[in-house]
Amino acid sequence: MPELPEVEAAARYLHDAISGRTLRQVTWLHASLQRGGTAAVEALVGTRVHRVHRVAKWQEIVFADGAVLVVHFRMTGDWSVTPSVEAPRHARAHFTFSGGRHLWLVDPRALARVEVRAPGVEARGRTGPDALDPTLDAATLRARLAGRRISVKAALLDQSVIAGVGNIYAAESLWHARIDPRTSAQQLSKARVARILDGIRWCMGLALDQIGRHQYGTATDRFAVYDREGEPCSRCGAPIARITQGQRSTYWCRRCQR
DNA sequence: TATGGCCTGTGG
DNA sequence: CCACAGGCCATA
Repeated sequence: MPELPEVEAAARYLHDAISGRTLRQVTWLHASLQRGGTAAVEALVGTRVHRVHRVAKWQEIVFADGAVLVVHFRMTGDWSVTPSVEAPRHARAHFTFSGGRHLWLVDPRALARVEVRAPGVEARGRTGPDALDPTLDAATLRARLAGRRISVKAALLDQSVIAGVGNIYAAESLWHARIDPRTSAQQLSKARVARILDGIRWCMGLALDQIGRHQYGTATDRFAVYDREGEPCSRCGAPIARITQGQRSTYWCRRCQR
Protein backbone atom coordinates (compact mmCIF):
# COMPACT_ATOMS: atom_id res chain seq x y z
CA MET A 1 0.00 0.00 0.00
CA PRO A 2 2.51 2.41 -1.15
CA GLU A 3 2.86 6.09 -1.61
CA LEU A 4 6.21 7.80 -1.88
CA PRO A 5 7.56 7.05 1.62
CA GLU A 6 6.57 3.38 1.47
CA VAL A 7 8.04 2.99 -2.01
CA GLU A 8 11.24 4.67 -0.83
CA ALA A 9 11.49 2.19 2.02
CA ALA A 10 10.77 -0.72 -0.30
CA ALA A 11 13.43 0.42 -2.77
CA ARG A 12 16.06 0.64 -0.01
CA TYR A 13 15.06 -2.77 1.26
CA LEU A 14 15.40 -4.20 -2.23
CA HIS A 15 18.70 -2.45 -2.87
CA ASP A 16 20.19 -4.00 0.25
CA ALA A 17 18.80 -7.41 -0.67
CA ILE A 18 19.83 -7.76 -4.32
CA SER A 19 22.41 -5.21 -5.45
CA GLY A 20 25.51 -6.98 -6.68
CA ARG A 21 23.60 -10.21 -7.21
CA THR A 22 22.76 -11.85 -10.52
CA LEU A 23 19.23 -12.67 -11.61
CA ARG A 24 18.94 -16.42 -12.16
CA GLN A 25 15.27 -17.10 -12.83
CA VAL A 26 11.89 -15.44 -13.22
CA THR A 27 8.55 -17.17 -12.64
CA TRP A 28 5.13 -15.56 -13.10
CA LEU A 29 2.49 -16.56 -10.62
CA HIS A 30 -0.47 -14.47 -11.81
CA ALA A 31 -1.82 -13.84 -15.30
CA SER A 32 -2.18 -10.09 -14.77
CA LEU A 33 1.59 -9.63 -14.88
CA GLN A 34 1.92 -11.42 -18.19
CA ARG A 35 -0.05 -8.94 -20.23
CA GLY A 36 2.20 -6.61 -22.17
CA GLY A 37 5.03 -9.05 -22.59
CA THR A 38 7.32 -10.73 -20.15
CA ALA A 39 10.06 -11.77 -22.58
CA ALA A 40 12.07 -8.62 -21.89
CA VAL A 41 12.02 -9.35 -18.17
CA GLU A 42 13.09 -12.94 -18.69
CA ALA A 43 15.92 -11.69 -20.92
CA LEU A 44 17.46 -10.05 -17.85
CA VAL A 45 18.36 -13.48 -16.46
CA GLY A 46 22.12 -13.75 -16.16
CA THR A 47 22.59 -10.03 -15.53
CA ARG A 48 23.87 -8.47 -12.33
CA VAL A 49 21.94 -5.80 -10.41
CA HIS A 50 23.79 -2.54 -10.12
CA ARG A 51 21.41 -0.66 -7.83
CA VAL A 52 17.77 -0.03 -6.94
CA HIS A 53 16.25 3.41 -6.57
CA ARG A 54 12.93 5.21 -6.48
CA VAL A 55 11.42 7.67 -8.95
CA ALA A 56 8.08 9.00 -7.66
CA LYS A 57 6.10 5.80 -6.94
CA TRP A 58 8.19 3.72 -9.34
CA GLN A 59 11.09 1.51 -8.38
CA GLU A 60 13.94 1.12 -10.83
CA ILE A 61 16.16 -1.93 -10.64
CA VAL A 62 19.20 -0.95 -12.68
CA PHE A 63 21.18 -3.81 -14.16
CA ALA A 64 24.89 -3.81 -15.01
CA ASP A 65 24.20 -3.56 -18.73
CA GLY A 66 22.00 -0.47 -18.28
CA ALA A 67 18.66 -2.23 -18.64
CA VAL A 68 16.12 -1.16 -16.03
CA LEU A 69 13.38 -3.27 -14.49
CA VAL A 70 10.65 -0.78 -13.61
CA VAL A 71 8.14 -1.82 -10.95
CA HIS A 72 4.98 -0.09 -9.76
CA PHE A 73 3.23 -1.45 -6.67
CA ARG A 74 -0.10 0.30 -7.36
CA MET A 75 -2.39 -0.37 -4.36
CA THR A 76 -1.12 -3.43 -2.56
CA GLY A 77 2.29 -4.42 -3.89
CA ASP A 78 5.23 -5.24 -1.67
CA TRP A 79 8.52 -7.14 -1.65
CA SER A 80 9.38 -10.19 0.35
CA VAL A 81 12.87 -11.67 0.38
CA THR A 82 13.22 -15.21 1.66
CA PRO A 83 15.99 -17.80 1.91
CA SER A 84 13.73 -20.58 0.66
CA VAL A 85 11.50 -21.25 -2.34
CA GLU A 86 8.33 -21.30 -0.30
CA ALA A 87 6.00 -18.73 -1.84
CA PRO A 88 4.42 -16.26 0.56
CA ARG A 89 0.65 -15.74 0.41
CA HIS A 90 -0.34 -13.60 -2.60
CA ALA A 91 3.03 -13.95 -4.31
CA ARG A 92 2.55 -12.86 -7.96
CA ALA A 93 6.11 -13.16 -9.28
CA HIS A 94 9.22 -15.00 -8.15
CA PHE A 95 12.75 -13.82 -8.87
CA THR A 96 15.71 -16.00 -7.94
CA PHE A 97 19.07 -14.31 -7.42
CA SER A 98 22.60 -15.61 -6.97
CA GLY A 99 23.41 -16.70 -3.44
CA GLY A 100 20.06 -18.49 -3.12
CA ARG A 101 18.06 -15.40 -2.45
CA HIS A 102 14.40 -15.41 -3.43
CA LEU A 103 12.51 -12.22 -4.15
CA TRP A 104 8.73 -12.27 -4.28
CA LEU A 105 6.41 -9.61 -5.60
CA VAL A 106 3.55 -9.92 -3.12
CA ASP A 107 0.35 -8.22 -4.25
CA PRO A 108 -3.11 -9.36 -3.12
CA ARG A 109 -5.00 -7.30 -5.69
CA ALA A 110 -2.57 -8.11 -8.51
CA LEU A 111 -2.60 -4.58 -9.84
CA ALA A 112 1.18 -4.10 -9.74
CA ARG A 113 3.07 -3.64 -13.00
CA VAL A 114 6.53 -4.68 -14.12
CA GLU A 115 8.27 -3.61 -17.31
CA VAL A 116 11.72 -3.29 -18.81
CA ARG A 117 13.39 -0.17 -20.16
CA ALA A 118 16.16 -1.07 -22.55
CA PRO A 119 19.67 0.31 -22.01
CA GLY A 120 19.96 3.95 -23.02
CA VAL A 121 16.22 4.57 -23.26
CA GLU A 122 15.02 7.67 -21.45
CA ALA A 123 12.36 7.44 -18.75
CA ARG A 124 8.90 8.42 -19.91
CA GLY A 125 7.89 11.97 -19.19
CA ARG A 126 4.44 13.14 -18.14
CA THR A 127 5.25 13.22 -14.44
CA GLY A 128 5.75 16.32 -12.36
CA PRO A 129 8.57 17.00 -9.93
CA ASP A 130 9.16 14.47 -7.18
CA ALA A 131 7.28 15.44 -4.03
CA LEU A 132 10.49 15.35 -2.00
CA ASP A 133 12.60 17.22 -4.55
CA PRO A 134 14.36 19.79 -2.34
CA THR A 135 14.52 22.28 -5.20
CA LEU A 136 10.74 22.32 -5.62
CA ASP A 137 9.39 25.65 -4.40
CA ALA A 138 5.96 27.18 -3.88
CA ALA A 139 6.11 29.34 -7.00
CA THR A 140 6.82 26.30 -9.17
CA LEU A 141 4.09 24.20 -7.60
CA ARG A 142 1.62 27.06 -7.88
CA ALA A 143 2.43 27.42 -11.57
CA ARG A 144 1.75 23.71 -12.04
CA LEU A 145 -1.63 24.09 -10.32
CA ALA A 146 -2.61 27.13 -12.37
CA GLY A 147 -5.54 26.63 -14.70
CA ARG A 148 -6.62 23.35 -13.10
CA ARG A 149 -10.37 23.49 -12.60
CA ILE A 150 -10.27 20.70 -10.04
CA SER A 151 -10.03 20.59 -6.27
CA VAL A 152 -6.64 20.91 -4.67
CA LYS A 153 -7.06 17.36 -3.34
CA ALA A 154 -7.58 15.97 -6.83
CA ALA A 155 -4.68 18.05 -8.14
CA LEU A 156 -2.29 16.61 -5.56
CA LEU A 157 -3.22 13.12 -6.71
CA ASP A 158 -2.40 14.02 -10.32
CA GLN A 159 1.13 12.70 -10.88
CA SER A 160 1.69 15.17 -13.70
CA VAL A 161 1.32 18.03 -11.19
CA ILE A 162 3.51 16.57 -8.44
CA ALA A 163 4.76 12.99 -8.35
CA GLY A 164 4.57 10.68 -5.37
CA VAL A 165 1.57 12.01 -3.44
CA GLY A 166 -1.31 9.58 -2.98
CA ASN A 167 -4.66 9.53 -1.23
CA ILE A 168 -3.34 9.37 2.33
CA TYR A 169 -0.60 11.96 2.11
CA ALA A 170 -2.76 14.36 0.09
CA ALA A 171 -5.19 14.42 3.01
CA GLU A 172 -2.43 14.60 5.60
CA SER A 173 -0.68 17.45 3.78
CA LEU A 174 -3.86 19.50 3.53
CA TRP A 175 -4.61 18.95 7.20
CA HIS A 176 -1.16 20.20 8.11
CA ALA A 177 -1.62 23.19 5.78
CA ARG A 178 -5.10 23.90 7.26
CA ILE A 179 -6.63 23.99 3.78
CA ASP A 180 -10.09 22.77 2.77
CA PRO A 181 -9.53 19.88 0.31
CA ARG A 182 -12.41 21.16 -1.86
CA THR A 183 -10.62 24.43 -2.61
CA SER A 184 -10.14 25.04 -6.32
CA ALA A 185 -6.55 24.31 -7.29
CA GLN A 186 -6.21 27.39 -9.44
CA GLN A 187 -7.19 29.95 -6.83
CA LEU A 188 -4.61 29.14 -4.19
CA SER A 189 -2.34 31.97 -3.11
CA LYS A 190 1.39 31.44 -3.13
CA ALA A 191 1.37 31.46 0.68
CA ARG A 192 -1.21 28.68 0.77
CA VAL A 193 0.74 26.62 -1.77
CA ALA A 194 3.82 27.10 0.42
CA ARG A 195 1.86 25.68 3.35
CA ILE A 196 0.85 22.67 1.25
CA LEU A 197 4.47 22.06 0.30
CA ASP A 198 5.39 22.24 3.99
CA GLY A 199 2.59 19.79 4.70
CA ILE A 200 3.86 17.32 2.09
CA ARG A 201 7.38 17.46 3.50
CA TRP A 202 6.11 17.20 7.04
CA CYS A 203 3.94 14.12 6.60
CA MET A 204 6.29 12.31 4.23
CA GLY A 205 9.33 13.07 6.39
CA LEU A 206 7.46 11.79 9.39
CA ALA A 207 6.43 8.66 7.51
CA LEU A 208 9.99 7.95 6.37
CA ASP A 209 11.18 8.24 9.96
CA GLN A 210 8.44 6.00 11.29
CA ILE A 211 8.60 3.40 8.58
CA GLY A 212 12.31 2.94 9.25
CA ARG A 213 12.50 -0.05 7.03
CA HIS A 214 9.61 -1.94 5.60
CA GLN A 215 7.19 -1.83 8.52
CA TYR A 216 4.46 0.16 6.86
CA GLY A 217 1.51 -2.17 7.12
CA THR A 218 1.14 -1.55 10.82
CA ALA A 219 0.26 1.76 12.38
CA THR A 220 -2.59 3.91 11.20
CA ASP A 221 -2.00 5.93 14.37
CA ARG A 222 0.71 7.71 12.47
CA PHE A 223 -1.93 9.60 10.47
CA ALA A 224 -3.60 12.78 11.66
CA VAL A 225 -6.82 12.42 9.66
CA TYR A 226 -6.65 9.43 7.31
CA ASP A 227 -9.15 6.72 8.29
CA ARG A 228 -10.17 8.68 11.40
CA GLU A 229 -13.73 9.65 10.53
CA GLY A 230 -15.57 10.78 13.66
CA GLU A 231 -12.47 10.97 15.84
CA PRO A 232 -11.51 14.34 17.31
CA CYS A 233 -9.06 16.47 15.36
CA SER A 234 -5.78 16.44 17.27
CA ARG A 235 -5.48 20.18 16.70
CA CYS A 236 -8.95 21.56 17.43
CA GLY A 237 -11.06 18.67 18.70
CA ALA A 238 -13.78 18.84 16.03
CA PRO A 239 -14.77 15.47 14.56
CA ILE A 240 -12.84 14.37 11.47
CA ALA A 241 -15.11 14.26 8.41
CA ARG A 242 -15.04 11.96 5.39
CA ILE A 243 -16.17 13.14 1.96
CA THR A 244 -15.85 11.60 -1.49
CA GLN A 245 -13.84 13.34 -4.19
CA GLY A 246 -13.39 11.58 -7.53
CA GLN A 247 -14.45 8.19 -6.11
CA ARG A 248 -11.81 8.45 -3.36
CA SER A 249 -12.31 9.18 0.32
CA THR A 250 -10.96 12.42 1.69
CA TYR A 251 -10.57 12.81 5.45
CA TRP A 252 -10.34 16.31 6.87
CA CYS A 253 -11.28 18.68 9.68
CA ARG A 254 -14.14 21.01 8.79
CA ARG A 255 -13.23 23.39 11.57
CA CYS A 256 -9.52 24.04 11.10
CA GLN A 257 -9.16 23.40 7.36
CA ARG A 258 -10.49 26.39 5.43
C1' DT B 1 -12.57 16.58 -16.50
C1' DA B 2 -15.25 12.63 -14.98
C1' DT B 3 -15.96 7.67 -15.24
C1' DG B 4 -15.31 2.65 -15.47
C1' DG B 5 -12.12 -1.06 -15.34
C1' DC B 6 -8.42 -3.62 -13.60
C1' DC B 7 -8.01 -7.41 -9.25
C1' DT B 8 -8.69 -9.51 -4.67
C1' DG B 9 -9.55 -9.06 0.09
C1' DT B 10 -11.69 -7.24 4.36
C1' DG B 11 -15.10 -5.41 7.29
C1' DG B 12 -19.77 -3.77 8.26
C1' DC C 1 -24.85 -8.78 0.58
C1' DC C 2 -22.51 -4.31 -0.08
C1' DA C 3 -18.92 -0.68 0.32
C1' DC C 4 -14.45 0.21 0.26
C1' DA C 5 -9.33 -0.30 -0.33
C1' DG C 6 -2.44 3.95 0.21
C1' DG C 7 -3.23 3.77 -8.18
C1' DC C 8 -3.40 4.38 -12.73
C1' DC C 9 -5.07 4.01 -17.52
C1' DA C 10 -8.24 4.09 -21.35
C1' DT C 11 -12.26 6.03 -22.70
C1' DA C 12 -16.13 9.31 -23.39
